[in-house]
Formats: sequence, structure tokens, C-alpha cells
Amino acid sequence: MANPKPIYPPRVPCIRCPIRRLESFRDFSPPELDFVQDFKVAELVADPGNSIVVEGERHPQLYTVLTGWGFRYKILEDGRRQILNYLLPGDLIGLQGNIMLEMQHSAEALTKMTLCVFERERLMTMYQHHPSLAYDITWLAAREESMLDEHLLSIGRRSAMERAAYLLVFLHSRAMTTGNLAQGKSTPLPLTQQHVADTLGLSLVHTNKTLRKLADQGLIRWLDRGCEIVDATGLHQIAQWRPPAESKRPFI
Amino acid sequence: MANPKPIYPPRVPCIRCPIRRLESFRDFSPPELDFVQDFKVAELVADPGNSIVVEGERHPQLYTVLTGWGFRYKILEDGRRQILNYLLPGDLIGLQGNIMLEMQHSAEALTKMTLCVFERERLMTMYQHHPSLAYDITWLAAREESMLDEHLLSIGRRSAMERAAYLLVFLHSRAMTTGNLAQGKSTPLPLTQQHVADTLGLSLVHTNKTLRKLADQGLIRWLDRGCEIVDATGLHQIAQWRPPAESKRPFI
DNA sequence: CGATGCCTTGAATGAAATCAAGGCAGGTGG
DNA sequence: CCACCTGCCTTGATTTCATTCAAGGCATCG
Repeated sequence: MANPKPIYPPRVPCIRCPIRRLESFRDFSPPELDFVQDFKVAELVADPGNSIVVEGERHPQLYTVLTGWGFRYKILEDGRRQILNYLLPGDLIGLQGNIMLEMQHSAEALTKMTLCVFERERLMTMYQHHPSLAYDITWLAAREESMLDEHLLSIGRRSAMERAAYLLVFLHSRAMTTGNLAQGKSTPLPLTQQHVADTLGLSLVHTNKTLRKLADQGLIRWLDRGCEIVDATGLHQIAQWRPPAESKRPFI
Repeated sequence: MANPKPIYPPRVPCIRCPIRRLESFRDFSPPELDFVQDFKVAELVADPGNSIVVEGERHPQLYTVLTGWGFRYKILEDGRRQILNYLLPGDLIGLQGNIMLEMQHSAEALTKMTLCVFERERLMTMYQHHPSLAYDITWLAAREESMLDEHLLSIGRRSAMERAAYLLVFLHSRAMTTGNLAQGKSTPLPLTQQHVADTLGLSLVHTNKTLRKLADQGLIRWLDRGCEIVDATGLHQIAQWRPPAESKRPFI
């Protein structure tokens, strides 16, 4: 799990940032770009299963996902794990460990990931000199919050079937806008059924049976270590949920 | 439910803001105070059951809770309701309706509430002229996020008993630092069992049985329309959770 | 070739939902 | 003042959904 994560000096200059190329992200102004370029202190590479941040530890850094998928989670003392949300390109990690710097959750890589590393210390400077970027950070926090709201509704009030449909179509829609850089077409969601179970608050066995039903109905196909969405519309209907119509979103 | 909410011109000048008097909140600098005073456009009073914001509607305002308790929630098309979090003095409402202004959740008063009303439009001005206040807003968003994380863990992975214990002791600890202005001693939590059920993702009947057990064990006492915490430590143990040690927190 | 990780399935058990009543206080209208 | 309603809490019986237990399959990897 918690393995060495190689840290490199920044190799991808922000001007050639793979995220900037994407349709769904907003452009930086030149001064903003300069600032962020300078704000970025390193680049981090994580392999599947590597920890990015660990609950209870101090992380003086913030991270932005450049490529790859990960997830945030918490565990109870006796080992029960709850996945809180997934991390895709453009997502910011580590804001919540405010002030005390002590992380309240852990994060782990699902696929090979690259991340931009920022110094939390210098965040105040950004707020002073680039209010628009500060606003973006708030925007990102608010966005995360509304995803968590929806997850809570899901776990609290949707049935196993509905929950599973919601999760898969939620991830699918995120993957569509930010997910698989370069790969073009929709790559399967890089999860195991254990991840799904720990996200939905269900047991592995019951998750398996639920996914089986969705597959039997021709809505999804379960692969080696991932899930292919066959009928997104059908899943929307089951979940009673549609992805929000997002206009260009910010990132740091 | 959705009833008229009287809006008044600001009556409580920020300098005599009841929240500022509280131990656990940080002080404003004089220029900050001036700005916020000017930022505040009105005051709103809501009675128990009144809606503060409504999912799907446009709310060009932001609110800060001055006094009283409320809650945020979402409902599915068929009426199933999930309470997302509770609103206490110092909490900011309405951030998440970013950009499109369309609220993603509703909020309702639990007790009589007074709220400060701000214009969302002028938020950018705040970011430009008062980076420290901008930082505070981010801080508040991050704080909300970590509460939601904990709620997710709770609903996803804790048993009914543990969940109930967690919720009650969570609210108790919030009430201790911000809750009952003026009243001095710990007022009972102003909830019905239906609220608890909708927060925990349980049915009303099962919630009742669970609370009964907690009461039988002498951990709580259930009153008319509220809950009295008798043994917070006992609840902590059941929930496997302790309240975070919060230093002075910001508010707007 | 034995391990290990991931998916699958059936059977037994348990936790929580649903169904069905009833109690009790406070509020209202006859 | 009493009769009736309404909102909130309580309890038992039954059913449903999800967990746990137990196995087995099937790839991949050292």
C-alpha cells in the first residue's frame, strides 16, 4: 500500500499541461500561468496502490492530479473502509487538512498517476496576488462539496441497485470530461468490485450480486479489473440522477 | 414548509455580532469588519420549518447563520430525504451553488433562525480586496467538506447504533462551541427522530429503537422534541469518534 | 506449480425496512 | 369544556434486503 513515491522536479511546464488542452477546463491568463508555474515545486508519480496522502500525517503540500485515477478514503479503527470520492485529472488534494495540516483522510492511486506538487505555505501568496485563482480554489472546494452531498444522498437513501447505477454513471460522466487523457474513447473504469463495495457502503458479496444484475440487464460489462458502461441512459434512469451540465471549470 | 421569510435591513451591526463574542471564533481586523459590515445587505428571520434555500432555485444570495439551528438536505424524486449536515451559528450557506447559481440542495430552519444576507455578486470584490477573508471562505468550505467526509464514513460503514451515537455526539460538540448563544448551559439538540432517521439513512421505526437502546444505557435522554446528551464519553466510545480539536475558526 | 488477487455463487444468518397499532400532549373548533 | 385532530414517539410482528460463511474458478505471476 504505502510505498515509495518518486518525486521529480517539474518536468511538464504548465504551458504544456495536459489538462489545459482539455475542452472542459478554463484557460489561464499569462500572469496566472506564470504564477502557477512558479507555485509548482515538483512532480510526483504514484503507481496503483501507492498512498498519496495518509490520514493523521502532516502534509505541507497540496497536489493536483495531472493524469490517472485515485481515490480518497477513511477507515475506522477496526479496518472498515469508506471511499469518499474519486480523484481525476484537475482535482485538488489536501485542502481539507487546513491549519493543523493533519490530513483527515487518506488517498491512494488507482492507476499510475502523475501529480503537481504545491507548497501549502505559499497559498496565502496566491490569495494576495491572484484573487481569481483564489476564487477557483473555492470553486473547487464547493464542487467537491456538492459531489459529497450527492454521495451522501446515494448511500443514505438509494437502494443497492440505485447506488451502484449512480456510482458507475457518475464515474463515467467524470471520465468523459476529464478522465482518460489521450486515450480518446471511453476506457473502462479502473476499479475492482472491492472499491465499488467500499464506496457504496455494501459488502463485497452483495456488491458482486448487484453488479451482476446490472450486467445481466445489459447496462454494464464487468471486465478484468474494471467496468465498461454500456447503457448510460439506463443507469441514469435507475439512479434517478443526471450529471450536472458543467461549463468550463477551473483548476490550479 | 416553504413559508414567507421576513427580511429586514441589517439590525445587528457587525461590531455587535453575537458570533464575535464567542470564544471559538477569530477576530476581524477593523478594515475586515468594515468590509463585512458593508457586504451585509440584509437580515433574514426564519421560523422552524421555513425554507432558507430550495434545490433547483436560483439564489443570488449567501447567508451566514447568526443564531438558531437548521439543516441542509436533498430529496429524491419519490420523496426520500437525506439530511446532509446541520447549520449552526457561523456556518455559511449557499457557496456550492457556484456559477450557475442553481442550488444543489435545500435548507430549512430547525429552530427560529436569524441569518446575515450577502450578495454573491460582490464575492469577487471580497476576494480582490480582502485575501484573508477569501482564505476564510475556503477554510469554511474545507471544514464543511471534512464534516461530510466523516458523515459518509458514518453512513457507509458504521452500524445503526454507532451512527446514532456519532451523530448525537457530533451535534453535541458543535453545540458546545457554537450552538446555544446566550443560553449558557447545553440546551437539548432541537431535533425530531424523523430528522435523525433522515440523517442516518435509517427508517423512523428503526431509529426509534436504536435511540431507545442508547437511552436505556443511560447515554442520552429523549425529550419532547429534542435530545439531551447525558454521557458524551460513552457515545464517543460507541462511535469510535472524537471531535476535532478546533482552534479559533473564521466566519464571515 | 503453488500463490495470490479478483470475481462468482449458494446457503444460512442477521439487521433494518415495512406494516400495523397505539399512546400522549397540545391545539382547535364546536 | 369536550371532541377531535395532528405531530411525535413507541412497540410488536412480519418481510425484505444485505451480511456473513463457505467454496470454487480462473487468470497472472514468481
